[in-house]
Amino acid sequence: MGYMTTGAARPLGSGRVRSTRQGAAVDAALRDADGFRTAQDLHGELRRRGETVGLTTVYRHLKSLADAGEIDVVLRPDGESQYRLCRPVDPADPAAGHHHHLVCRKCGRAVEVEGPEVEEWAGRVAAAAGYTQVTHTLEVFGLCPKHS
Amino acid sequence: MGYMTTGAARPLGSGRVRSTRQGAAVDAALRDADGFRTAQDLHGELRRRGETVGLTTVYRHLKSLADAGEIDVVLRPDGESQYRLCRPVDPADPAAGHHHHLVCRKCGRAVEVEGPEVEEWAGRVAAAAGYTQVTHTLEVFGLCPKHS
DNA sequence: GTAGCTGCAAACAATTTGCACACCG
DNA sequence: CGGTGTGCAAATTGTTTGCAGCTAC
Repeated sequence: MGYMTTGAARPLGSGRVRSTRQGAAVDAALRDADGFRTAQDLHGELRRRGETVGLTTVYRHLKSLADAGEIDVVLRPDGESQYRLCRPVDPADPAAGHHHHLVCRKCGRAVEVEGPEVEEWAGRVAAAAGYTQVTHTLEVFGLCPKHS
Repeated sequence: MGYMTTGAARPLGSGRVRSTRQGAAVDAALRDADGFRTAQDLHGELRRRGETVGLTTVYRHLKSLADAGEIDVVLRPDGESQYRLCRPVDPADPAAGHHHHLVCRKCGRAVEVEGPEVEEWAGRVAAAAGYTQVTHTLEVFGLCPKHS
């Protein structure tokens, strides 16, 4: 079975088998968003644009994009998930690596932040307590300059 | 070594007006738990003990205990909340203050961890990006020595 | 043509709330 | 008694799933 994957702008949805209007719409909404958005936000935005895409479909695309590692997911303190495109995979900068986010509570605008010292700290305290298979969640929230 | 707990314990529920069997049962379940537990866990444990306490009531007590700062709440990556009694206020180390948790994914056993460097890091990156009113969520998950 | 994709409704799971009744003080 | 506490059922919210019809390839 030959596969395709068009040759133009870096396509999202590497896990997708077919290309559909709805998938493209979700991609577009994610691209246009200047920060993290909830599934419902994206769905609302699409409706606003006149795109008819079911909420279910939005969730399904987000799920597969997340599984494919093409979007970042941040769990807000209230338990709701927000999504944002990962930074484009640049051939010159392949291994994107582990990072966290500084997210605006008002508009979702986010800055990717890295904290080697934090990763190290987490590993250290875990090791000191004898814990293994360690993972961590770390998100920073605040008000961006425009909303301060 | 020594397990003391269930004997003479500091009274919980500083916000409560009345003392009831259900409130005491929730307190007891929290005291006996050796780690973080979800509301449903606690409710199940109470039933197992033969205590009839409504799930609603468990939630209500957890809510008020959390508001009173008597229990810590950790949001798991799947969005469910887990609760655990705060460590007893140590007279020798009063200002317990801000801390995070290293939680076992299997049994909920947790170690309180502090990371001044992490707090500092968060403040630094936020300031660098011009973000204000900064807060952060940080939890470390792993397998405790008994479950590794 | 057919498997994947879509969308509506229904299912789900965690948590909250309305309301009548119970019972602590 | 009086009002807080309780509990059941129903409502909420975010997200997932069943399934029949649609459509990209």
